[in-house]
Amino acid sequence: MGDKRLTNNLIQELKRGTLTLSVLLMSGQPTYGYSLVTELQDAGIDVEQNTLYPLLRRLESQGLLQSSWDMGDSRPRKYYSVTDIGRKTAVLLGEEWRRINKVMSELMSGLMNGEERK
Amino acid sequence: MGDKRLTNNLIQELKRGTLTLSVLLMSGQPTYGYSLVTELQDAGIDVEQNTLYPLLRRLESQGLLQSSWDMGDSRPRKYYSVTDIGRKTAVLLGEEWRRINKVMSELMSGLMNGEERK
DNA sequence: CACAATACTGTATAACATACAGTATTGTCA
DNA sequence: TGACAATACTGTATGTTATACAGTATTGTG
Repeated sequence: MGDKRLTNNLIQELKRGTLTLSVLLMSGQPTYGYSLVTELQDAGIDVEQNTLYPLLRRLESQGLLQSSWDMGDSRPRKYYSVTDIGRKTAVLLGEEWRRINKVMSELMSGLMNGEERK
Repeated sequence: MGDKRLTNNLIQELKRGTLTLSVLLMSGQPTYGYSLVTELQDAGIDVEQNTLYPLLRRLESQGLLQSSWDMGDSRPRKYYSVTDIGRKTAVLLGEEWRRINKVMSELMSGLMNGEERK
């Protein structure tokens, strides 16, 4: 595996669950896929349609999101919004993220500063 | 899929790459698998042998770790230590982690406080 | 001596990101 | 008006990786 490919895979693994959490958080208000790509981009999260749409569908099948077609504007859009379970899950994931972040920060500041191993 | 199972999967995805980074950081000094399980546990990262050993082997096959058998003590141990590439990769992953964390923190503080959508 | 602790190997499975390949319709501009 | 871009979505296949499962062997302890 080439270096760049390996590095990309490792980075992807590092941020793997953050997209799910981001989407759940952003779906607190109804939103549609194409718009979500833009908002995520604005937030610093690069995601492509071919990743986002299967994710939306998966989260819906898992009961965390619900969808409805809106035919109002010039073109139809499928709006997604978070379910109660999805909202609760987002809160829980947020707490878990903070916990992980705390652990990693301590680990990184301890070891990258050359701290002694016990 | 049961709720608990789904939640566990989501959490696991959230922390998926952090184990790799943790192991790379802790392998700055030679360490063996069984001891690593303990140290990770102490650091707040629960991992089982059946997860860690395949990870160590994979990282070695990818050139990020190297290993050597030590027959010195009462029982043989396979020590792993980070390669140059592995060290560089850990630095890079650490920076990426900080970037991801920044993005997620802003996103979470913005949205979980009920901030308006643009 | 039986069992726990120490230390590791190997294979299969589940889950998910994303690559790939589309589809359809509206909007823009020459 | 027609070609192309933008908008918006569906569907399938592939690659990667955590971890479940099932061991193995040896030392240490009561």
